[in-house]
Amino acid sequence: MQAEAKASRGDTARRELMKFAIDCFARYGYQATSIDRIAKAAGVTKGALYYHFKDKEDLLFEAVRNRVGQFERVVVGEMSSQGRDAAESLREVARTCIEHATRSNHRRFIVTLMVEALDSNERLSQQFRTMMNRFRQYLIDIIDAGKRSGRFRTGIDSAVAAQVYAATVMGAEIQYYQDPENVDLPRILETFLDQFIRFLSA
Amino acid sequence: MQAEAKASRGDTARRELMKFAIDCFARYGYQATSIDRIAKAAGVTKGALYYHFKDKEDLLFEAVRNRVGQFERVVVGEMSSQGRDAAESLREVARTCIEHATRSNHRRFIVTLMVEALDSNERLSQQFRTMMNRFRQYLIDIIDAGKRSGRFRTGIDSAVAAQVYAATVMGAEIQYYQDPENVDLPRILETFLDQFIRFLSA
Amino acid sequence: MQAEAKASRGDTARRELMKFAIDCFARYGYQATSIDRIAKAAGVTKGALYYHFKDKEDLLFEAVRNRVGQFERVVVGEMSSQGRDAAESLREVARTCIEHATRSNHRRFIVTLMVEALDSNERLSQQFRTMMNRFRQYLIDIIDAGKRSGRFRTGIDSAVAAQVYAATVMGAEIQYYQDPENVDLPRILETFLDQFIRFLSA
Amino acid sequence: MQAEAKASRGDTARRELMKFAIDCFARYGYQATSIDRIAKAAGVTKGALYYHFKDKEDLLFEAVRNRVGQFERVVVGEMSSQGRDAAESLREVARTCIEHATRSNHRRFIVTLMVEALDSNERLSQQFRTMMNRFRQYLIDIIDAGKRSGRFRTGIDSAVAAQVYAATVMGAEIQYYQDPENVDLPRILETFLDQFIRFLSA
DNA sequence: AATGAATGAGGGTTCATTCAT
DNA sequence: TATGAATGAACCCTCATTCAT
Repeated sequence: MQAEAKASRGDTARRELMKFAIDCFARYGYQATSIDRIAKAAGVTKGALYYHFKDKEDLLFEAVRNRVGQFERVVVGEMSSQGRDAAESLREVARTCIEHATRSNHRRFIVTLMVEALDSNERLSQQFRTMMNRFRQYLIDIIDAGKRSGRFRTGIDSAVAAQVYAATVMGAEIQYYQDPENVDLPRILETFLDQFIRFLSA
Repeated sequence: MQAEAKASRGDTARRELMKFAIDCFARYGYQATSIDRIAKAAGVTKGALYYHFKDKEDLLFEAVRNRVGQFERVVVGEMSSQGRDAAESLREVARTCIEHATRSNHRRFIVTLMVEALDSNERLSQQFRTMMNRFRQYLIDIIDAGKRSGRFRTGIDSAVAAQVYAATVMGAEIQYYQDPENVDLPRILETFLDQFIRFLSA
Repeated sequence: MQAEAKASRGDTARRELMKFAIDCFARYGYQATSIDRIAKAAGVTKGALYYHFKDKEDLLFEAVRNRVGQFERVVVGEMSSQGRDAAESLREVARTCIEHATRSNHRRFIVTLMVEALDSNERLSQQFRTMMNRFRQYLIDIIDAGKRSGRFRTGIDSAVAAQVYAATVMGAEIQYYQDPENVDLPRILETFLDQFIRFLSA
Repeated sequence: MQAEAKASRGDTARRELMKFAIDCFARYGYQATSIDRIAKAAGVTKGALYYHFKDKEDLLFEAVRNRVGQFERVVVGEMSSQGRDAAESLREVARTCIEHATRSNHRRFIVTLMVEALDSNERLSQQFRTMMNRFRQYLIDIIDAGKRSGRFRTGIDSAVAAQVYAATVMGAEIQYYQDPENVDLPRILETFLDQFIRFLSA
């Protein structure tokens, strides 16, 4: 409650600016987004951005933290609230990804910047590596739970399975970003999950 | 013969420069690669690059054409020479991707630039869209051949299956580029193919 | 009043920069004037110029507009205020040209850039064409008024006469710019006007 | 005769190159004409130009010398051959200027570069100053001859008259280069000469 | 809390010039 | 006699960043 009350006008403006920054980063990437572009999108001058953020990198980092955190909270939140079985959980995660890839720009922001950061920004890249590890661990946990519950067979390496899952989701998204009219993201992932769960089962 | 032998110093230098350009683009992306960086990597001055290429974009486009073309020729070449069955063909394509992702920088170059181009360079983006379409069509053809031969069942949409395949390969590669020490690319794709082929089969 | 007074530091600096730009352009022409040369003359960095002007061409165009406008306002202003006879008006215009050719760099700026623009910059060239037309029309009006008042004879084509006048003024200026110590601009134009007016008169 | 025979292929090529250089310089001026532009116009490579000329300035100087020399030879040649009276001589010079301004690019080349050189190239500017002096001296000689023959009155400063003449010719040309469709160069100069000669005469 | 003005480093590009062949 | 390849300086321009107000 305190925390909420403390969200003074300053914080509001800050969050507002970050929203515009994220929009730009998600669409054009880090390098192709100039401070001025963000400022113009937000209807302020560059100085305003420098009042709220130390520099461009700082703005990016905060944006990444914000988006990644939000995404992860949603994923975990939607899971923990129900006592679903493992297969259903895997489907639920995919649905969340689809949601965040099509209705918001959360996922696009993450995937785009992750690729751009690969060898260009070690610190950011590290952040993304950690994020991917958490994501895969999250999947491993689900799969392991499925194994324990007898839903999934045990002869499969959960870590590798998680990587396959993460791979397909990410690759499907990129195809979708590239050609949204001809790439049916939900259908790709649905098909994938059918085969993935069939593979894990029995 | 003369003509081939005459690919004299000029052409050699040009090809050499492009190799360095591709290395840089593959690692850092287009924007983060300055002309000067390429020149220094190649041990020449910027002027030399401008002697051989009209401008930075031209260099990029030639590089993309070169790399994409080479990759496609290899994929098609390795296939057509044998009368393999569909499942084996799918495995072979994956092996080629792995090869080009780990031993050369062909695939990384393609994937990195494809993501960067998404909303930054319409013309390049179009080029990549076309390339992806060709790749998926190639997969569709294999799958359809499998169906006709009775190897694969018919109740599956080949186009969607091709998208799943392309997705997993691309997503697996990105994870590998991000963390090559902890991501075992061959194993991911091997596992994926097991489940994919099992799924396509009766 | 406020509005006028508020032409604050920004506007002042802008005007100041343009003054230096005009000086350089007048002396060296457009191509031979680098942005850096202007910046150094003004004691600022190139960035300052780019803050105030979009690019070098923009700077040039504003400068031309400014100088041409100012010159024309002066010419028209000095005329309209008096009910002089036509001959005296023609002398007055010449005096103004001399003034602006020797005491300021207005005329030199115009003449230099006009010649440079001939085939190099279509848009600028058009601007100068229009300016010359306005100048000649202005002369035509004076001559026609002289005809109406009986001061000048009617057997002469005013348009051609105006072109002769414009030619001599411009050519005399160029000789003066080329060799100011040996070319006595006022005396050339004085002599010309004697003969020109004698010619126009009965 | 020897001289003609000695004009080996080398000299021919050299002259050929210079012709193209002059075309470019006349049209675009010195700065806007790159060595490459001339080379391309002549259908050779830049190296060929550097084989025949020391550098770009040298090329320009030779071109100027060539053009100025040719123009002066023509002017003098057409004069000396006849025992015309002074007035007719003045008209004849103007006709030659018109010829070289409309049918060849001799005059345009000279006038354009003269203005461009004003403060940009001291050595070239000196050359043009000398050329203008020779031209004016030539006119002075004609006028003085007219005085001696009683054709012209003596109360006029020949030097100033020559400057007026040179001014009008040059200024008329510039107007013509700027707007060849609406500026009737012959008519301007004809009108000017009528008044000029009337003025010089009793 | 934000603006306007300015800086300075770096990037893409052009171009005169050189030189081995 | 001329070419092809390359250099290096200079140029235009962008952009992250700073700072007085």
